[in-house]
Amino acid sequence: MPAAPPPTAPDLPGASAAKRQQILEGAGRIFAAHGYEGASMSQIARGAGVSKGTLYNYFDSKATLFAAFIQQCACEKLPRLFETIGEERTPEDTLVGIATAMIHLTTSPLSLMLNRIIVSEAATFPHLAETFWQVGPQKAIGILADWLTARTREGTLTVPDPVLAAELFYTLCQTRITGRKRMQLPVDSDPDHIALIARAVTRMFLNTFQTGKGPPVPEPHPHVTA
Amino acid sequence: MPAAPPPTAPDLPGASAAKRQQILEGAGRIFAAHGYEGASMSQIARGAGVSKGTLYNYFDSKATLFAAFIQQCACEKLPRLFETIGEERTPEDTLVGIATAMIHLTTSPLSLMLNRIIVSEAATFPHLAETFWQVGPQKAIGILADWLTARTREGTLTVPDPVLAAELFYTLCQTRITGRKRMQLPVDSDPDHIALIARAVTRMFLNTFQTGKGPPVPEPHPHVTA
Amino acid sequence: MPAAPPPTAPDLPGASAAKRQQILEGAGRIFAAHGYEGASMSQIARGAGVSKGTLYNYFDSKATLFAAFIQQCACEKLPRLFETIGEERTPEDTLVGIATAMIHLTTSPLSLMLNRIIVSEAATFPHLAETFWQVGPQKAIGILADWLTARTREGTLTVPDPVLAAELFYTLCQTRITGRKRMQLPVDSDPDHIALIARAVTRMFLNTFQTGKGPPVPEPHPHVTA
Amino acid sequence: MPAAPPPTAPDLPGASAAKRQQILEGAGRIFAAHGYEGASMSQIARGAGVSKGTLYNYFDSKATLFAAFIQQCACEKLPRLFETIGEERTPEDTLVGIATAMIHLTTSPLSLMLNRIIVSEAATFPHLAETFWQVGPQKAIGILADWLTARTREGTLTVPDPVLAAELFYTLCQTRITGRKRMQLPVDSDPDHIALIARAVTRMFLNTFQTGKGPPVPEPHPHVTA
DNA sequence: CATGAATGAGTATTCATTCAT
DNA sequence: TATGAATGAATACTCATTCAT
Repeated sequence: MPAAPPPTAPDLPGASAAKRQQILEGAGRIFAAHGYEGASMSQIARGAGVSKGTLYNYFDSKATLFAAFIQQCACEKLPRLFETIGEERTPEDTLVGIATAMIHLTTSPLSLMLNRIIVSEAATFPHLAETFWQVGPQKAIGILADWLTARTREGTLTVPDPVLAAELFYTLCQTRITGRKRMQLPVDSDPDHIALIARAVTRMFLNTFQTGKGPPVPEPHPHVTA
Repeated sequence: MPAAPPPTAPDLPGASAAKRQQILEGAGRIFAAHGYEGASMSQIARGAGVSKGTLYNYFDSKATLFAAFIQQCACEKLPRLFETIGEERTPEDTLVGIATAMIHLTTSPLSLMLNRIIVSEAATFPHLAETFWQVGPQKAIGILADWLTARTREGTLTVPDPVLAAELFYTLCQTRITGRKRMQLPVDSDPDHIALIARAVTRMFLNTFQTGKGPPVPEPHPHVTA
Repeated sequence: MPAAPPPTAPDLPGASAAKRQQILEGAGRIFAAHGYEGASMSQIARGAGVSKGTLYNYFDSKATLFAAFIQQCACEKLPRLFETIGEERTPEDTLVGIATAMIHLTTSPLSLMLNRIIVSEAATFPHLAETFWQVGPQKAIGILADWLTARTREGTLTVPDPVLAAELFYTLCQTRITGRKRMQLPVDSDPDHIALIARAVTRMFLNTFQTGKGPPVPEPHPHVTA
Repeated sequence: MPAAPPPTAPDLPGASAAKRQQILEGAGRIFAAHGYEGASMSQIARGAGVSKGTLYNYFDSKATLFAAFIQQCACEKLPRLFETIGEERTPEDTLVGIATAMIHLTTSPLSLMLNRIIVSEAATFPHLAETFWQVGPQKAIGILADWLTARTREGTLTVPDPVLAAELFYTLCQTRITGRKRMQLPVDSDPDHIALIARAVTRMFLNTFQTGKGPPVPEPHPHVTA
């Protein structure tokens, strides 16, 4: 029968994990606001409500802390955003829903921040970009490609290369709104405008991949660029 | 009859302009490699082969030097890249050419570096993003929109909102290769792959905007994602 | 009956207050020797036996450190010098005592240093001059004016404007010795010379303000200026 | 018959002396405004309308230039201020006139600036204080002492130690106004207030040194200190 | 395990001085 | 002689990291 651990030596991970999480959340706020270089460990310690020494008890260095933060964002927060993709009646309705969700996702503060940090720190932290891509875009593309494969099998759509098609759709969703938000340029991002883009994207996609479709329909009310 | 001044002799001190350029090029290398925050004025001085004092004789501050570097990149180097967009026999050939050029452009080291720096420093230097957008993507989109308008007038294409269409085309060109390069992820960027993307993009575009087109043609040889 | 807390243990971290004082003393030596602009934070750190970082843990900036140093000098060290002004038998003895103390005070290294720094930095730190004046000359003048008012009430002296009279007396005490020491000019400052000035000042003062005094007495042994 | 000097080699000192003067005047403005440490050679060059190189053709270093500026101020500008001391009908009128002139002098911007700079730089430039003292206060005291000696000889005044008496008078003139202006403290310096101080100073002086004078007269309208 | 004082190499920037033109 | 571009050491201040408590 093993001896109980001495009460002064908490090798049980409960308190430890909680504090680690507390630090990660504080660090996240600071990294999101100031980027990697712009965030100081003092700020982070203050923001997380711990001392600087404690920071170093949980993470070897600023880089380690940063990597852990990105990992956690990518692995825990991003995936939740994909759970909402459901099944609608028609492929068109489904794709419009996916496009709308994708635009909302890629223009969310969290996604914009992750994109910014990963783009700027990719050279310093190559592993982060890899991770982010796999749990973010790659996963979205995979889900969509699977759906396209299923539609192709049932004859609703005709998609010879579902992965490329999914990538085209994913990229198309960044038209205008996401692209400009990433550079912090002013752009109209209200639901109507997002819906307009989502419909345009879907139409373009279906005009290529819908089985036996007729002539393409022009968009009903053109929207002037800001 | 007085001799004309030699065209290569500027009326401002020649050494001054040359040294300014020398500094800008040195600074460019460092900024490109380390970003704005990560580059130090000492590094830049060493990289440009001048003293720190000289740096400040030519540029008031690090921010000024950085802005001058981005301005020069955006205003002098980027525009040259658009001069190659010529006119081919058919709209399809023209669009494939444009897509190919766009992919080459957006995956060039200069564009990737500018994109990275502007995405990461947009909050600190909002003006730079504006400038870059105007002389880069905005200009490309404008040229393409004008071309689409002309094709619509002559009846070759049917494009009700040429600006949105141009934006969709511009975004589509970032599929797979540009998107991954921006995160420094490994991706096949040889001419064959670029051509494949260019054709896929063009097909998708024409399936929507070509007047009286028949059924869309599926892509001939699928390409597996890395 | 609970034991009193040890008088040497302040409730704020002991090391903190001690180190703060250690820094202030080191800074004082450097500021006194080189003035505000002439003192560098590196010098001060070395002189105080701490690192530059520690300096900034205790004081936000050089200006803050400087202000704290002047404040401490003015508020803690200067006032002690006024406690010695006691009451002698006759007004003449009292005034000679005050004049002697005043000369000693204004020619003390601390006073000379404060005067020098405040005169040179008055434009940069207006608040310091105000503080110094209030806790130094202003206070001395006030005490003397009160004393003159009391003597006037009891009929010993006749001083219609005690504040102006006190200012005249205060200024007179700077004759020869203080005035020259402020410019670091060589001057005899041994007790005999100080006593000579104190008597001359007192005589001049009483010849104006003593009630019903007789003819003024010339000074007994003239002193040649250096 | 000597050959004319080549026009390109101006070894005649005319232009040289003029430029030297031009530099000194420009330097004076900057030194007066910013002090020794606060003035930069670039500022001075700009202010004097010459290049930095030229500065060093005329003065070995910043310290040399500074010393030359103080010398010139002390030797050329200060003495002019003493020429105004004339002879009035009575000793009282003369002394009031001298006191008034002295207060105006010591509160003039030039005097205040010189005093400030010399007090703050006395340790660095001991020679300057010596020079300034000799051509300024020392000279004034000497002139006054001579006048007091003459009055003593003719029996108008009784001044056993004219130099000490002159120093007392000189110091007295710094009461209130000069003392506070030196610390840039707010003080009423309009002519009425200066006249009040001049009369108080003179009365105090004559009460001690006037031959066979009667009881001292109190000041007519007391002035409340600011 | 938590703390935060201490560190010192690092940052952007200034400036007296030199020197080729 | 006059210039001003170039220099590099110095300045105030920051910050990731360590370590005694």
